[in-house]
Amino acid sequence: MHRWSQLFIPTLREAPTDAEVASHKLLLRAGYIRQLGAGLYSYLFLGNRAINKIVAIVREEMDMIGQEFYLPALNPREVWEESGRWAGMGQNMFRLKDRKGAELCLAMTHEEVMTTIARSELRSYKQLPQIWYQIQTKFRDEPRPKSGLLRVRQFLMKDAYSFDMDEAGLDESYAKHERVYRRIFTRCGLEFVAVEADSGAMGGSGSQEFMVYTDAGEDLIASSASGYAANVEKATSKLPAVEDLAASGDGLPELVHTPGKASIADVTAFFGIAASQDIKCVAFMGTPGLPPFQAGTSRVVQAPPLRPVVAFLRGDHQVNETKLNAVAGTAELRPMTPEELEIHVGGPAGYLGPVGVAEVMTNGSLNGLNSGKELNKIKGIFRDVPTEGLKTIVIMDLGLQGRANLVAGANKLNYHFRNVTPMRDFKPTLVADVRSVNEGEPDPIAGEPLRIGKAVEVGHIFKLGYKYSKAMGASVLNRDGKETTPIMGSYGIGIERILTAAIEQSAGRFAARNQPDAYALPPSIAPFPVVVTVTNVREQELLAAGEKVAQQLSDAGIDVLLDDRDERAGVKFNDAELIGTPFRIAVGKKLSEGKVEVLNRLTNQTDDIAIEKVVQHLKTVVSCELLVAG
RNA sequence: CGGGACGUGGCUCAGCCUGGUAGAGCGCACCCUUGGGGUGGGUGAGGUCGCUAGUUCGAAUCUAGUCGUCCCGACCA
Repeated sequence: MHRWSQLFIPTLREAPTDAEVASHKLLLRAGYIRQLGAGLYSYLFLGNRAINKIVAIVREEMDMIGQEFYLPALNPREVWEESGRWAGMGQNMFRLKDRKGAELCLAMTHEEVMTTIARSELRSYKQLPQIWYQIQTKFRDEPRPKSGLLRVRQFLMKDAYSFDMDEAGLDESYAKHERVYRRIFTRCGLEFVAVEADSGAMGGSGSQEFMVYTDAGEDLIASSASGYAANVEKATSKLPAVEDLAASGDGLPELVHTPGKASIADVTAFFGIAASQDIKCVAFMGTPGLPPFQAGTSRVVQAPPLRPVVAFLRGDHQVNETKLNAVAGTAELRPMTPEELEIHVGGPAGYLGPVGVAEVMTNGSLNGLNSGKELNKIKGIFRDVPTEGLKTIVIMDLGLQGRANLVAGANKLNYHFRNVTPMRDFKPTLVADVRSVNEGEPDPIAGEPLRIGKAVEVGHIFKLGYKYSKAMGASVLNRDGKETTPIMGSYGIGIERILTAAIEQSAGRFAARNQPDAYALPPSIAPFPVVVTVTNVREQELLAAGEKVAQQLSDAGIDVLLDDRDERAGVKFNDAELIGTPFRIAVGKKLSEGKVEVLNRLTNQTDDIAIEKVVQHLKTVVSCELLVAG
């Protein structure tokens, strides 16, 4: 049993101005955390207690499938050099030198260290599979720490790595993690959704993010009643059919004078058509593969030539750069300059279109950006790439497939074409899904309308493949005595994000009931699931009764905080709510009837309970809430 | 890294435009009061006005630089 009068719980009536999101304000006001610097927070008593409870749950569940390690946060350059990430991590990694001048970094994640261990210790297929995990502090030199504990430079992460003999084994390790993750987040009282995620340039065959819907989130996810859920970076939809326009004239592309009609809105108004009858063009210069190494660090890699990437979509659709990067094999896209538009697309902004771009693409004479080697690489990515002089990667979105008689820019100032029909009037390098889904579109499984919302990523499971084991030379002998590279998976959970998400989620619910700046934590992760508030400690009987109740609860294995401070009842009620405790027992007036008041803040229900039945009652409701959360 | 804002007791902020040696509320300490939703009253402590340089007789206030923090964007294994 803890006595509030002896603890350091510095609650604040007002939140510091720097705090913006609800969880940040509340964590500060409740005395959970204090800021030390940008993205650096000290966890005080309550904060640390909540974190420890989360860690305990994560550890308990992870121990069902894996083995916990403790690894150095300080890593020598060499191991990161081997995986290629010393350069690849760019400025996101903290780097330093020791007294001898040797270079080190503060690890952002532990693929390298784990793989080093695997490489030097694993010899035989008999030792596989392995699942190794750790719950440790990670460091990232975030370009922009923000939102309290949501995006920080030093944080706790549970990360796990699996080593398997083959893909079937990896599938199993991955599935184990998925099961355990669901248990973890459920036990932590989160309402979460597992979504398909972009596997990025890392390749890999599968990746799921565990997301919690909240406006404080930085990701957008699309989900529907059918159970479909995906990051918008990856989400698709079944588009309802669009009626094509009737062909005019001879049905072939017809040049139309459209002076000053440079925007979709202008063009559709001019032709009297819907935006879905129009072809939109977005043109980028893309950085191939990994981004060039940033200045300010020890090595500079020559920047590879930029790759022109042009996408055509339906006028009412938005390009999704993540998807575009994935299909174009680029890491980063920036809009083309007017000069670049002229060179790579062949027209001025506002009048760009697909007709004629094919010639640009296959004409080898315009510029020397694509080396032969570069070209081969691109051909490696695509099948059906024109064999000669590839210049511009032209991607047509799936939304244009099978359409006919569209309006599009003519690559000529103040002119558009009508009667443009894809595949007849132009041939893209590739047809792919490169657009973002919109709210309300039918999901790809059952056609239920998609809902798009902001969410926080609390966990990520990822089939890594052979990237690290191969780069770092890990291998074991298989049944036939042949050297085999183990296949890996990596699985992360942001510990603080669980706390943050729980608060955001709850604060959102309270706000919906017109109680701003209020929240209640799930009992499983609350620093104290129960607070016993003695309304007036100067009345000996009240204090004695409060102590007795608290002691009994404590004896029953419930973490209880006795508020024995000589403060006014109102102050203590407010503080109990501020620290997010889900159950409050008020020992006061009703003691004369032998009763205390039990408030369940999750349901907002108050019960007067006979004092001798309090423990039993609490045990019931607490476990009930845990089950409900489950 | 681009754009914006802010740095004045522990917290929230005023004062700055129009230079003249710093204020309020909350919090804190003590006394009285009150005692189921931040009670009322009194007394008091606490600030080299982020830092550095400059202008000036004189700088919280004007100028330049610098550091820090937050927000939007970019970025985010």
